[in-house]
Amino acid sequence: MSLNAAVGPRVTDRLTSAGTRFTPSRRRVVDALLAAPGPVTPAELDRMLDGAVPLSSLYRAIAMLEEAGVVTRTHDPAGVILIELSEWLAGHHHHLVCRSCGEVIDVEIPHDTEMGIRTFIDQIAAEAGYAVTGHRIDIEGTCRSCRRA
Amino acid sequence: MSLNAAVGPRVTDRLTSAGTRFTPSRRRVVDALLAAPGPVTPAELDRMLDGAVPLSSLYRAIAMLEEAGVVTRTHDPAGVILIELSEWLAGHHHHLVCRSCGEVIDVEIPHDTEMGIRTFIDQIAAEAGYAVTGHRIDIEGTCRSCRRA
DNA sequence: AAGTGACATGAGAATGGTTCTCATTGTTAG
DNA sequence: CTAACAATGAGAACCATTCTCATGTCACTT
Repeated sequence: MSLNAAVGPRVTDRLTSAGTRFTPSRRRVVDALLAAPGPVTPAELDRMLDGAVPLSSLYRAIAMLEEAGVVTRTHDPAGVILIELSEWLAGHHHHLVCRSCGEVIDVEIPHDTEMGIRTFIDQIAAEAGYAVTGHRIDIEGTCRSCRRA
Repeated sequence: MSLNAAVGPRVTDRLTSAGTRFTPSRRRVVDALLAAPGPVTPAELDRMLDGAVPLSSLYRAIAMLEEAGVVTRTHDPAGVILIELSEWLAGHHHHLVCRSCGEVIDVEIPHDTEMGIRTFIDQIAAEAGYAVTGHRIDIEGTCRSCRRA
């Protein structure tokens, strides 16, 4: 998959308001993330980009994109850094995580279920004095191929 | 809080079936985790234990306890390792995470809501060919004191 | 009670992913 | 065109975590 035409300008806007620009390296990173079925590690990004972006630049591109709100950093259960496009680009979704091989894929939840979840989340957070900014749901399990093995 | 009387024997059993034993260092780690209001980092554990367990031993104790299923390793949004007691000891719960200071506290969800969540989780996982082993819900927000600041 | 073997510990070295430094290159604005 | 500034790339630095190995401790046998 190549860089979706609708995404470019929106990312550019974000970076512009962050006082920076959408350079080739950053474009490559966003492009790779669009092509991925879920969050990826920096090492995987490096592989996907076939070393086109040196590690130091890759990490910096990730940091810049994160600061601009274009990508988000999460972690798999084993602690590996995972990068993915932010919700406003990738849509709200959750993760299915394989405990065995570490694979992470995006999944969506029915809208009404999502609404129900938000209701109790807001309640619980309010009780604790938290202002909610988001939520994550990770479904942990064993993927098809790991179950076979 | 000191080591709950009911916990000791159960942990001992677990470690025994893992072919190892509940040594003083490991006891200290479990004790500290019981005293914490949520998951803690190895560094925090070290502080809580006031250096009583050298870092290398601390990490090893954590690894052993994890292997025996006594503790679980997760991560805060910034990627820091967080250790907590496993569900069979701490009960099923979820996390309220402060995006600003990194604080993580345990929260419980109404039983019927939890049931509803499991239903769709099982569905989604089945579609993807995953065998579900658990799930995590992190509510992200800003805690009371960080909001003031 | 002493011996024995296996497991646990502690100090420090090694590792490796991530971040930092700095000289260089590229880009934008006047 | 050129001055100012941002981005890049190579490698060094950093630091949390893991590994190594010599030593200490425990449980079990006789």
